[in-house]
Amino acid sequence: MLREERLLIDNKTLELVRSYVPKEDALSAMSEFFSALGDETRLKLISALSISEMCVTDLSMSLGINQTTVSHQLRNLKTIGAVKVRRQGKISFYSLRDGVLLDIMLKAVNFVS
Amino acid sequence: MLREERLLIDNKTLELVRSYVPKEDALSAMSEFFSALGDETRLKLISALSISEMCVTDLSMSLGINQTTVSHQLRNLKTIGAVKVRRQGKISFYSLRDGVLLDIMLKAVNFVS
DNA sequence: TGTTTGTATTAAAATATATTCATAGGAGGC
DNA sequence: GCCTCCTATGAATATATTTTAATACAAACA
Repeated sequence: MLREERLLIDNKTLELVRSYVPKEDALSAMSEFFSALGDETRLKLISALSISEMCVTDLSMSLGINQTTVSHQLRNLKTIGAVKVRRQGKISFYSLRDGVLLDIMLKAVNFVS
Repeated sequence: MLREERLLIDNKTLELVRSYVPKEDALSAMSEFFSALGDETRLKLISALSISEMCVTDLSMSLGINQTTVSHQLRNLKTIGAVKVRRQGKISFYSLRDGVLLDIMLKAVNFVS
């Protein structure tokens, strides 16, 4: 245990804090998720994909982002389950996997503005 | 304009994408916001502060995080407006500035699990 | 006044991240 | 088969971030 005598908060609060703070697994999943949203390029990609499924080249050209960068960042978004891919011949069509993302982005917009 | 003949998406979609993707200001505010949540230490701090207002030392001891680190990260959280400080003598009491943060974290938890 | 306590700041080191170039690989068209 | 187009990968560079130790500063208190 801790030298709790030093703390200003009482033991009950301390217990609450300790039990409420997410465990390592949840923590790392959450921070990975938020980190994925914490990048302008990826936010652009998500915004674009919220309009329509799109292929890598279209994303690259319409957003003015280097194709390689788009490819790298789509992979990151795929890793956290934000987007999914549908391959058709040589073309990869990416789309959002879940509308909750937009929800969250909207809340963020409200928060920051 | 762009060599739109090359794109798979139609012009209407292209326009939509271009108008829907947030402008630089909003984009940087959002990515700054999400980046702030994209770190385990800061997520711990937010979680703890959702229970109760707390001072730096209590946060440091109850969470087992170096005092200097806590101080640095609280400053980051303050920068994005996630927390506020109330100074009383030599003690700084930090608290969450807005419940929306918890909302967003909850949605994130649902998303990643 | 001198000491202790709580917090913030600075500088340094370690680590992580984003972007780009070069290029590879696969699918289609000729 | 060869060439072109679309996408993905790897390596390198540039940049940012996190953490720590050292220390400064300010308040409380003996």
